[in-house]
Amino acid sequence: MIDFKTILKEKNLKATHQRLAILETMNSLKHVSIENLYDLLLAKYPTLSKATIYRNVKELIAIGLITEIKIPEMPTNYEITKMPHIHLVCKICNKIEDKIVDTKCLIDEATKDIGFKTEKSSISLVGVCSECLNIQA
Amino acid sequence: MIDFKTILKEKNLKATHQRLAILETMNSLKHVSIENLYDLLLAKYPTLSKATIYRNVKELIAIGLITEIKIPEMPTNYEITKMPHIHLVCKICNKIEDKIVDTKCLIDEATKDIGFKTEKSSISLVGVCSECLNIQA
DNA sequence: ATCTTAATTAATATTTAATATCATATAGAG
DNA sequence: CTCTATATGATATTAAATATTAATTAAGAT
Repeated sequence: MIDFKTILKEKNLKATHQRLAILETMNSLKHVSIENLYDLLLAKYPTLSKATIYRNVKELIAIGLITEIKIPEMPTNYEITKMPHIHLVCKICNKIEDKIVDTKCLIDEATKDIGFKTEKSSISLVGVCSECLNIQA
Repeated sequence: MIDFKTILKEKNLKATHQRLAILETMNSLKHVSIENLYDLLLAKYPTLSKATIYRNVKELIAIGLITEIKIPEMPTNYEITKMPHIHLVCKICNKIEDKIVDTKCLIDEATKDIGFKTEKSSISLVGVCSECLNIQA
């Protein structure tokens, strides 16, 4: 249970119902698109405006509380920023799974000779998850 | 010098000037956005329609000739599909550099216990390139 | 070289995604 | 409870992407 109220306060952002709902939903579903969020939250807040979602998602990215996930040929998803991890994406069921992996070795190899200073990495593996492999077999 | 004419023929796509120009431009610039492409090609083909670019980029992705590059907080770029590689992205000058790196180790570690079958990976490292590091220093 | 035709283009319309504006509402400090 | 700066909802606007269609063109056949 992350205390989003306190985090928002530290960043001088008001803890509005809409803002908290966006964060709670994202936290429980792990990965959501703008459309996902809107559809889900509209049930709870019938007057919710899509502009509010866009506006807040942008602000929350700016303060680093949420992170954009961009994967080729998929809509942009968002997640609560947490320990660095990579994404395993199933091209059949579109499920996205988090995986914590040591990336130091790869980053060192990629940047050793060229003086590039890596600040963050964005890694996704696209393929077929175990469930979909079983169904196909 | 890639023979795009022959490749298109094999895929039963006509080698139009516009299509070849998109491919040649992408091949020489390495990474381009739709806007880049449009601005550059408009000089050569004053009647070129942006719809033609969108249409062709989509088709050429579908046949695997070009690849979409999605990086957080940057416009989508495209490149000619070639040997698998990762992208080093400078957040100061926005330059994208290709780097061939062995990803097998990372992929094995990420998928060893869970039966995920990786088909392709999308890896980008965001940071500061050597040129921009020197300027800042 | 010319003819033929299926594919492709340019231009436009339409749809969808994202941002901006502004009057009203509300969180939260006092 | 009151006050005010911030945030929301509604709408307008802008930008990105796709669909439609008449006119054009690539490329195989003659």
